[in-house]
Amino acid sequence: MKIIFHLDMDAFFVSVEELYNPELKGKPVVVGGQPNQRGVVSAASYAARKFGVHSAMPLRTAYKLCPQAIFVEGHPKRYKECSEQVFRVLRSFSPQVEMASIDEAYLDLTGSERLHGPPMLAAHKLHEQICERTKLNCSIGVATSRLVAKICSDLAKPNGVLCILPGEEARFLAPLDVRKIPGVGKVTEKGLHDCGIRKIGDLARLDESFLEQRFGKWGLALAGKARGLDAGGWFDGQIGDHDEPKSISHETTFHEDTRDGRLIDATLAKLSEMVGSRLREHRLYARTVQIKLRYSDFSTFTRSVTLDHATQLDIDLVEQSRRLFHSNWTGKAIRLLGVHAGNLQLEEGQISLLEGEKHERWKNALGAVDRIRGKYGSGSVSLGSAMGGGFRERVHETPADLPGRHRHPDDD
DNA sequence: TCTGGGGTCCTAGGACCC
DNA sequence: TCTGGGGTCCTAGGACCC
Repeated sequence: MKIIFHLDMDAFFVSVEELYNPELKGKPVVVGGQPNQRGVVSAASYAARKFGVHSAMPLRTAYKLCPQAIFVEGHPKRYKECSEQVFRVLRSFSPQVEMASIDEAYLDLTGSERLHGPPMLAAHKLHEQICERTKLNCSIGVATSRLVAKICSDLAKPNGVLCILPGEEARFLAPLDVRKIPGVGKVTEKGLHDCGIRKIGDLARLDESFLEQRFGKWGLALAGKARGLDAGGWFDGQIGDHDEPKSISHETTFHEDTRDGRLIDATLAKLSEMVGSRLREHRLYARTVQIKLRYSDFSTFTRSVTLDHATQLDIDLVEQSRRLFHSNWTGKAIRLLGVHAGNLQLEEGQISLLEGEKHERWKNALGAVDRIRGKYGSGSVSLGSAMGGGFRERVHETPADLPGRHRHPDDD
């Protein structure tokens, strides 16, 4: 019998902001940006939630609901640091830890009773330690599967611990809305409602074959989930084998929609450089380059190309993303641009001798660029391609005379 | 309600091969 | 040249999560 913990930080981004600015405590706070900006709420304090503000809501809407809220920009670096601190506490507790996102983690505490005592006691011990060492609140769910542990931590919020004993899973789940099942969103919920299924208990009573027929592979997994099992999908597998990312992407929404070709080219270059930099950080090579574009009417398209040889070089990403863009752009105003690297692998594969030399020089140059970025922040150096836009010739310059842009280290 | 950014997984059609 | 059945790869889109 497994013992799984799911730990979820409470209002994580808001709580971190409060650490840096204690005056925010207890007030309605919205993290995500200013209310006149294009964007959505990343996190809302409990005081703001009382007004109906919640994450993923447009900032403008949040402002209408709660004009007295304090709107603050997000600080990804701070969140990452706090997340790492949480991870260290968890690691000191159990070797089998898996960060599921920046603010939640699974722990496998199976067979740890001699060290930590009964699960409920262990959970409270962990809760205390997190609070003491990070000054942040969290909630913990304890159960025999990831699925039930996750649902528990959700119900334990804020700042609580909830444990479901072995054998009690089905009874615990039965009265809950199907929406509580991770993976059941708006669409699946509607599909289930259409079949008259509202509670997890309704789902558990159904025939597996009916669900499979109606919802495919996902339906089969749902049947297991309704019974509290980590059936199918993301939930399978051991806790703790943290693997490499499967894709790396960056995207940006313009403050105002644009048809400015130079701005578009510059943006694609900038996004490509960000993607390339992270590929090299992970020592990964991408075989597929994908761009994403969104027009003013919010219609969204992706176009991708798979290369013969995997790459981690900015020039390749810039070239491919620009090519994809210009052979698909309708000329309408653009709202969003994205560059995505997929099909990631550990090696680049064979490279022709002729290409090899140019390749080597670029590799060395980018290594230097990354080191400077590491020291002074991501905005400190940029290849010329990101600056003016449309400078295709420049992209092909040898690295010896790379045009660099230098900024003060404090710029970020 | 005028809708971010970073991910994962799944589906489905077509190409291509045996 | 009235035609099957798999398997795999590529591409595009979509649901969902935080």
